[in-house]
Amino acid sequence: MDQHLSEQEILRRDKLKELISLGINPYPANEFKINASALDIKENYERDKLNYKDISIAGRILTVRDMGKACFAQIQDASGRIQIYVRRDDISPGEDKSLFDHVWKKLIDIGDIIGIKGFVFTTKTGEISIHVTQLQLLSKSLKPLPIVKTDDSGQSFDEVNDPEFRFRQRYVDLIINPQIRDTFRKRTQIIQSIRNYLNNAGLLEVETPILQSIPGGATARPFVTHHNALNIPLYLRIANELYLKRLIVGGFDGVYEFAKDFRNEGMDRTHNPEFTVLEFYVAYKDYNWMMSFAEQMIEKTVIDLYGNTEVKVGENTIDFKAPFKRVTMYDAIKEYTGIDISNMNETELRETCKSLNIHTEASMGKGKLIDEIFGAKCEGNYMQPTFIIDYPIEMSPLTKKHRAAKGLVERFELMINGKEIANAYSELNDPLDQRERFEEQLKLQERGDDEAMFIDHDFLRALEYGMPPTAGIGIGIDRLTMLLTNNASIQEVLFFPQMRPEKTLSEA
RNA sequence: GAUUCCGUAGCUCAGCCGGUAGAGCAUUACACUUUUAAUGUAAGGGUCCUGGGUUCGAAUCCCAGCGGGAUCACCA
Repeated sequence: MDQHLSEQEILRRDKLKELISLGINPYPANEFKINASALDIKENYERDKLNYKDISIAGRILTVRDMGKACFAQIQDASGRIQIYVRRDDISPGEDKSLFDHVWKKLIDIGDIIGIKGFVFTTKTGEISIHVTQLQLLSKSLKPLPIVKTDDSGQSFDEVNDPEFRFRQRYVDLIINPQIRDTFRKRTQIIQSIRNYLNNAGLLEVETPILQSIPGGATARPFVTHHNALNIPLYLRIANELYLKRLIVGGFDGVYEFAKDFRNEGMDRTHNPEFTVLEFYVAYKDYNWMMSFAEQMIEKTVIDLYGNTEVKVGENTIDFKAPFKRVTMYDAIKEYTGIDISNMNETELRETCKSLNIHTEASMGKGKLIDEIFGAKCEGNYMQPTFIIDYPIEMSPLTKKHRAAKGLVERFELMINGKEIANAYSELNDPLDQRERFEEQLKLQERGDDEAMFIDHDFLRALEYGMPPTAGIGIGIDRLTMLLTNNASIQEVLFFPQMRPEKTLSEA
């Protein structure tokens, strides 16, 4: 590969060669035994000094302050950063000072990973540090690492904040912007809290197909791929709903899956082509039960994360204390427009949209028009967690008809910070009704709606065997994480958000 | 998809009316045995995103493309 190397890269390769010629393996194979972490030392040294007289720790060098016959450096391990003190006569006690003068000072760079042994002490200026007695290079770094410095007041200098750099080279982002690691630890913690909650409630974690011959369970454009041996097209799933409901038919009373779903649609700060959705289904329950269950689960997740129910998101403080407010969609629209649409037909709804300056299309049916009004006038107002309940039937082909109100279904969405976080309903388990709903979708498809659902005949067959009444929900894990970590962009909560391929790299 | 802003050293950024590029950090060399963005002195480092055009001359002006961000539309 013909690489264009910078001055600093050439220099580091030269250093690598010299290390090898000195008999130092820059990438040793041996295990380096560690008995402490940066965080452990900082938290426990002061009250347990005897236990930190002989420690072994490894990490990446981030800064070096050279004082002549001694150096201060900062290393970073998984737990954080700690200062090390390297003195010439301690790591090179004999006549031969080359380990300090040459190897440490000339051949080891910022970005290298080293293992050290030594003892913990507190410097004159009060910083807990490691006095190094032995030092081993564990991995030589060939690329210069951007240096982000922070002063006492917390102000940082040369912070790498170019999103392209950070997302394409997330590994560098994670090294130099340690607060980024925190977001991802929280993401994992959120998922763990939810998993524990669902396990404690007796639900079974399952896995269902990602490659599907009929992409179902949502209205969205799928990615298509091809299976060579079967010679058939396969789709990456847009949802796992229909498979989880098949498992309810099969006799599991509660199932859940943290699912990677894929949608071949636009990308922006709340959409990535692959994303994570938690879906779960519980037999013999309805959407009222699901609201209580979900709000308690989310409240518990927030408490696990922060110790209380309040989270600061942008300018707002959101309180996740259950129970959440419940508002019907008609009441929401009445509240924010003053208009009662509950008895309107399609023409009247279209007129209402016009009077509210909402753009409509001829293809929009009654349900879609209502949804447009809600989206334009109401959605953004719900900062605190609020269940919007009872949706028009046209938008909800997998949802059971409302037990009391005609033209509505038993569905709710959870709105937080003006955005939808969860979508749930009493699942439609009447196979004949479900078949009619699919056929309605087919008509939409024939009218040119490329997002309308396909008819899944096997799913209908499953329903014909009988599915218990079931409550189901889907929760956007990426968006929940964005909320709970106060990030406005989905790219900030995905390690590797989708990017266009880097031309310069592939052609190099 | 539409609009708009941005792309200069490893990183963060200057660069005016068009005259062949600068700073800080990083790097290299020297000094310094408890420093805190360590400091001081000196040095090296550039496909100014790519390709065209205008011009005696383009990082700068114009056009097209590539990449990224933001806003809007659609969606979760």
